Order: sequence, then structure tokens, then C-alpha cells
Amino acid sequence: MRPTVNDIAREAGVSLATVDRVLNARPGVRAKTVMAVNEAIAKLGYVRDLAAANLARSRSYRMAAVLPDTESQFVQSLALALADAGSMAATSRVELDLLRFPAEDPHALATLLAALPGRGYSGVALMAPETPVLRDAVRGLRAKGLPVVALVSDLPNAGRDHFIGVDNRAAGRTAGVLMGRFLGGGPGQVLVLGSSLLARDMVERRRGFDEVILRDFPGLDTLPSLETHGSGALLRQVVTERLANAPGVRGIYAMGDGNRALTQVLGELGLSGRLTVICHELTPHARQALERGEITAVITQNLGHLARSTLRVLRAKADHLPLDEGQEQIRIEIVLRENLPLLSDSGQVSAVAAA
Amino acid sequence: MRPTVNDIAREAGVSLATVDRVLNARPGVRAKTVMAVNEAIAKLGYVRDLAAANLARSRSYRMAAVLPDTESQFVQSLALALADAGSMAATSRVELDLLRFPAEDPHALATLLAALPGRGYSGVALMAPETPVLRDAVRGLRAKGLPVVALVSDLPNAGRDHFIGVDNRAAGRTAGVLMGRFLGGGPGQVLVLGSSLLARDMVERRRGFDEVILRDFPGLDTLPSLETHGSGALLRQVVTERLANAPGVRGIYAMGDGNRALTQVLGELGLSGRLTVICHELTPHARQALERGEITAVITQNLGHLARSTLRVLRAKADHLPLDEGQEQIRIEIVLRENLPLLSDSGQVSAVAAA
DNA sequence: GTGTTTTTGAGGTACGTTCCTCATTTTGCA
DNA sequence: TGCAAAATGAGGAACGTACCTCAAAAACAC
Repeated sequence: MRPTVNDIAREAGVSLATVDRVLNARPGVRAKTVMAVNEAIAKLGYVRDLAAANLARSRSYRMAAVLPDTESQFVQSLALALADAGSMAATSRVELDLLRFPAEDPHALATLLAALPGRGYSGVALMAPETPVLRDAVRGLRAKGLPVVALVSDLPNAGRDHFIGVDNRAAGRTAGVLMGRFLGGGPGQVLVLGSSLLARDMVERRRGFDEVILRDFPGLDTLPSLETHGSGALLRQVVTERLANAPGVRGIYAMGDGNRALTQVLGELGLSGRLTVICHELTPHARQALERGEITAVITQNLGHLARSTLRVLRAKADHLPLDEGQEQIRIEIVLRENLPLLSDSGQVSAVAAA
Repeated sequence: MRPTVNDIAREAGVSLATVDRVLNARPGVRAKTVMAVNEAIAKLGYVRDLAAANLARSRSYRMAAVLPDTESQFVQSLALALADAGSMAATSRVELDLLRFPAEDPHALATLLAALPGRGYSGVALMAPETPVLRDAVRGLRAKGLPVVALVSDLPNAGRDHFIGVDNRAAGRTAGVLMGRFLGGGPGQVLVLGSSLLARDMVERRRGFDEVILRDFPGLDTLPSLETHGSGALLRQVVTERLANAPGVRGIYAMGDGNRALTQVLGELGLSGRLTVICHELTPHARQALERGEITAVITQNLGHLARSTLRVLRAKADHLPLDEGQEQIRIEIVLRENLPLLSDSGQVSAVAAA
């Protein structure tokens, strides 16, 4: 049998109350006694029964996940993955509320965040661009003892407790090496598309991509990034125009969203499957395009993993417990048609069902 | 507050005892009453508090992971990942014992397995080649109520409860498409190495690989598999010999173990970094070789994930609970130098430390 | 050595569930 | 209608921990 607090009390020759004081770092115990108890703990190999502890504390966790109200498939999939992880976590006294904010309104976001501490939350996961207003809001939350984790895109200067997502520079490098090798090193031109050149993620991806192409594939010519601002129409226009003027284009690197519009345009131009197309995020549509051969490779992150990780990290932070860093590291995944994961990851399934 | 069993009793107008009977599927409740209780459950959105339930049951789980006593880095890493997951799971009343069997002795394995039910285990995870003796042993375990999950390599005909690992055919296809694209479709020859042509995994990988090469890259010429039987010396010999006779070799697909010997040989022949080398399993050595550019790509599975998944599945099976299939699916990961995960995945770290 | 403060002990209640037992009510059947 | 069987209720103990109170003991200061 596993040792319990009673066993420790007996072993250390003290009372249960004293063991309890030591275990929970309550004051009023002599250093000597603390030592004795700790020795007993070590000797018996005691591990606190977390289930029983939480039960006794009758502690429960109410977390908030705050996402932009964008309708992009990526955010939708993420929301579903989070909701899913939340409902699974209900068995362990964790509740997750999904909150949305107007994508282009940092002040509305700040107001939303400011209201959270009053509503009984014990942690916040946040996906938002880092603005000065946001930085202050995050600091405010942390000042009130609410842990804040940044989701998908980091908030390094806001002093978040943790970042859950991938290193976008490395993701860009990965795209770069795939593009370079798939094109045999050149010669040829590569079109680069991004939603906005101001977004940190886009900048980092582009930097990583160029880094690799310049160093390892000098025969390739990467064109300046084209901004699509999340608009399908705009994407359509710039891509059509550019492809008409640049007959040497052999590859397209789509750093941002709009994969749907992209594959559509390529189809209309009769270029489906004739170019090497690399994009990010395995949304339901990207998956389809991959299956049909319209997209060559997708650089992605596992949203189910990301969602579960979010809950674990929030919980650990709320309890001031250490993390299992290895488990929380989100990997940069490369998906080709051949290693497309089966369509049974809960988040993805629901996303498709909802689409 | 979350509803409890008492709330359900009140809502359904029955006693706590009856609710308990329904919840735990105990006999002696009319169908009508069962319905009423279930309605109350649905109405209040009750979710059983697993922590409290397990506490009350004072249930604990003792699991066995049975691995061959091979010293390959892969098995070592797997063992460490399992040990690690086991120690993390100690907080949730799960204990994992690592057992080893002589790699080439199916009968010793069968004896080992037969002894398990008597030793208080409530589940077994097993990595072993499927032999007739093993099939019977597995059936014996299951007949005694012990769930059995196959690890890494499947035991489809032994009636295992679950398989935790990747689809090797798809892994081979993935290797194939990478090889094909990296070589620009040809012309050129590809050397294929495997530990043994009898092992199911090798056969499936080879089949997947050929499937893609034949269909999509007819310009490439894949040579017959060379067997290395886990021996570095043998690998060295056959590779040297083959490369001397076949100057057109531009790629090597290493399906089995022996990556260490392979990179060494290539180094000695002055071919490091000059060939496209694709292998399996991100062992510490493969990681190093990847960093140095001696290996181009590694097809792998996340051992930390695999280990945690094993424990979750064993536990779910022991309790006859459903699985979160999405969470348990092990993905086929493609690792290049550019998306090499940081060296903080517990299993990998320990593996390196131990190496 | 007295008085004060600090440390320790003893004991209880609570958390939400499981799993008993025994008594009582309801149901089905002859 | 009566009787056995089935269904339900009432209550309690247990799981391992947290957290509370009050009393007793020990350590400390002067």
C-alpha cells in the first residue's frame, strides 16, 4: 500500500496535525521537526494523493480562454479543440469558458480581461496580438494573482506566465527547407503570401524562411511578401496578378490564412498540383487540399495537444506546481498526404462536422 | 457548484442508494427508475467526480510494460519514457513496472506473461513480435481479465485490446514521398536497409515505400532490401560493398535500427551529407546525426506521448471506460534539422543522460 | 522559577463517492 | 387477497487529505 499521512506521522514520531503543517507549509513548526517529517516522507517514499487533496480542498478551477471572434477555420478549430478539452477535463474539477473579443479592438479586449478577476476565474489563456493596451491588461491580471498563458502567438513583453505554441521562426525555417529541397534547389521563383506584415508571427515565419533559402538554396528567388489581410478577394487578386507577371514561379509559401482562396485561385488558373505549395495549419480545408494534391505540405501544430496542454498548464500555474516541460512542448509538425493523421482527433472531427 | 449525487437524488425524487445503483450499473432497479435518474443526470449536467470515485474505491492500478532486453537506443529510450510516465502517474494511483524478456526467446516471454495475473497486475503493455506462442499467452491473459495493449508493433491476431504505435505502411509511404521529392524524382538509385525481412514492421515499411516510389517517382530505382540483423558489423559490410558496386546511389532508406553504424560508415566513405538519408526513430544518435547533416530526415513517433498514452489506455481498459481516440492516436512525425524538437522531452533527456 | 510565547497533539468535520446492511415499500403473480 | 420477490430507502463507514479549534506541552526570556 502507498504510505499515507498517518504513516508519516507514525514514522516521524509526531502527530498528524504536525505532518499536515509541514506538508502544507503552514507556520508554527520548528525547523528540527520539519526535518524529521521530511525524512520520514523521503524514507517511506510518500507522494501526496492529489485526488484526495483536491477533494478535501474542494478546489475547482474555472479557466477562461480568450480568442478573437474571427471566423477563420483555424480559430474555429482551436475553439472546438479547447471546448473539447474542457469537457473532458470536467471530470477533474476543471471548467473552461470560451470568451471572444472583437478582433480589431484592443480596448474591448482590455475591458474584457479586466472583468475576469471579479468573476471567479483562476486562470486565463489568451490568443491576441501584443499591443501596449494588452500588455497593461495582462499585467493587471497577474497583479491580481491570475496566471496568464499566451496561446499560439507569444506575448513576451507582457510578462505572461507561459507560452503555448510553436516557435514561428523555426516553423518558417522548416517551410524553407522543404521548399528548397522539393524544388531541387532551383532555379525558380517562390511566391510568399502573408496576412499582414505587421503581425509578429508572419514576420518570424518569413525571417526563418529566408534564412534557410538564402543559406542553403541560393538558386531560388523569393519574391517580396504579398499581404492579403485575411481577405479572399484580395488574395485572389494579388496571386493572379503576380503569377501572370512571373512565369518562373514554381513554389508558393502561404504563411497566413486564406488557404481556401489560394487553392481556388490555383484551380482556376489550371495550376493545381503543378506548383509546390506549402502552408500553415492543418484546417479541414487544408486537409482536403492535401488529399487532392493541391497543397504539397502543411506545417502545423496539434490543436488537441495544444488545448489539453493549455488546461494542464493553467491548472499547474493556478496551483503553483511545476510543469512537465516535455509534455507541454508543442511540436512543429510536417504533414504530407502520406502521413495525414486519421480524422479522429476530436477537435478536427468536430471542426469538420461543424463546417 | 457542480451537482453531486445528492442533487441527482433530490431531482429524480429517489434516494441516494438508488442513484448509486444506477450510476454503477448495479442490479435491482426498475427500468423506469433508471430512466428517471438518467434524466436528472442529463438535466443537471452531472459528471462523476473521478477523483472522489477513485478515492472511495481506493482503487489503484498496477501495470506491467514488457519489453525485449535489447540494448538498442530505441528500446532504451522507450523504457525511459515509460519509466518517466510511470513516475508522473504515481500521483493518480497508477504504478508501472518495467519487465524485460530475452529478445529471441518467445517461450521465456510466454512464461513471464503467464506469471503476471498472479502478481496483482491490472494491465499489460507489450512490445514483442507476434509468434504462435505469444498469441496463446496473450489470449491467456485476456481470459483472466487482464487487458493487453500492443506497443510499437501490433499483434493483430492475438486479440490485443488496443494497439499503440504508428501505421508502418503509412510511415513507409511517408519515407517514400520524402525520398522521391528530395531526389527530384530521379534518376538515381536508393539503397534500402532493414534489420530483418521477417519482422512485420520492416515488411510494411518497405511495402509503403515501394508503393509511393513506383507510383510517383518511376525515375528512381530502389534496390532490394539488405538485412543487417541488428549487427553494426554486418551493416558496415553490406553498405560498403553495395556502395562500391553501385555508383548511382543517391539515397538511403534505413528502415530498421543501426543508424549509428550507418552514419559511421558513410563518414568513413566520405559520403556524409552527400546522400539523402532517411531513417526511423529519433534516438539520441539520430538526433545528433540530423544536427550534423549526416541524416536528412527522420520518421518517428513521440515516445513521451506513446508512454503516456499507454498508461491512459491501460487504465481506461482496466476500468472498462471508453478512450479519447484522438488523444491516443500516435502520429507519424517527420523531423528535419529545422524542426528538431528542443531537447526537453523527458524521455529523450534521460536517454541522452544515460547514453 | 515565573510568565509568555511557540510548538505540538488530539480530535473533529468536510469533500464526493463507493459499498455495505437492514428495514420498508411496492410490485407481480397465484 | 395474500404472499413472495423485487425495488427502494435510510443510514453509516470508508477512502486520504485539508483545515479548524482547543488544550497541553515544550521552549524561551527575564
